Amino acid sequence: MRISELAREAGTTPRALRYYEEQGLLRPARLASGYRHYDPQALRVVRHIQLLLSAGLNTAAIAEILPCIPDDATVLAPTCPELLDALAVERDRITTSIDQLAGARAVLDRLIQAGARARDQF
Amino acid sequence: MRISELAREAGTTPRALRYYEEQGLLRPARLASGYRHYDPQALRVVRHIQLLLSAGLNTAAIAEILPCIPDDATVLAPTCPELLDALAVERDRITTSIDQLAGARAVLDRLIQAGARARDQF
DNA sequence: CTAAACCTTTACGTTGACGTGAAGGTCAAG
DNA sequence: CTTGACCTTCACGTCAACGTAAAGGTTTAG
Repeated sequence: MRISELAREAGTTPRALRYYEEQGLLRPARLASGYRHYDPQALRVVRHIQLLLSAGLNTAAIAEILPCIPDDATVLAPTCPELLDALAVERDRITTSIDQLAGARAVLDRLIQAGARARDQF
Repeated sequence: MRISELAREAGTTPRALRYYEEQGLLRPARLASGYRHYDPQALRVVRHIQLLLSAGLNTAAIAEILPCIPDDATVLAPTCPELLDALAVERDRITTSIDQLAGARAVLDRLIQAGARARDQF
């Protein structure tokens, strides 16, 4: 598949896919014309990239982690045990983020509750 | 208290506090010298700002919400019921973020589990 | 054969929350 | 009365993940 089709299926843009490639996250083949050619696996990879980006990982961290994620649900790549610490660091960072978000949501919830009470009272 | 002391207690920098003021989030008094003077309440306000920023709210959204947060645990400011919808939008956005983070953490956890198994096996 | 709709690289622009000087006024200790 | 540690207001720099435009080659439908 070509870049626009992959972008459409992944809900993103060609620009983003080229950027991921520039950061070493994707390695599409090239046609004789110079056009990028993506195999179907690429969609899963892009979804993983999006998920990890949304979790606050930067492209450098994703570049380390990505090769450890199995395409076919078999096993980890052999070099990945060495990354266990880095993975744990990122996981803990995510947990901290979740806790902060939960705290902020609690603040908003209290405001919403108070607002609803004030509204119902009049 | 002056700006550096407040910054220290809040774990931030004078620059950030000036930035918050520039965005309308803080209104410190001024001494005759021109120095900013913060009352003790300001620390609570700054902590709320930090919490909401860490939740992904921008300063414009915080500027709307902040006057609704009571300093002394009494009640909401009178204009705040009008903001109920905006508050709900932000809360839902936070919930979405939490879900995404949880998804990414699940991916990392699976990798960590697999890595640990691979390590224990050899 | 041509026009629309793709694709390529190059390169500058955007956004938000600050960091980082620069140039100068203020304050407390010795 | 001076030195060092504060403070002030500009004002430009940073960073990441793209957006956007320019200038040009490729493919496909009619």
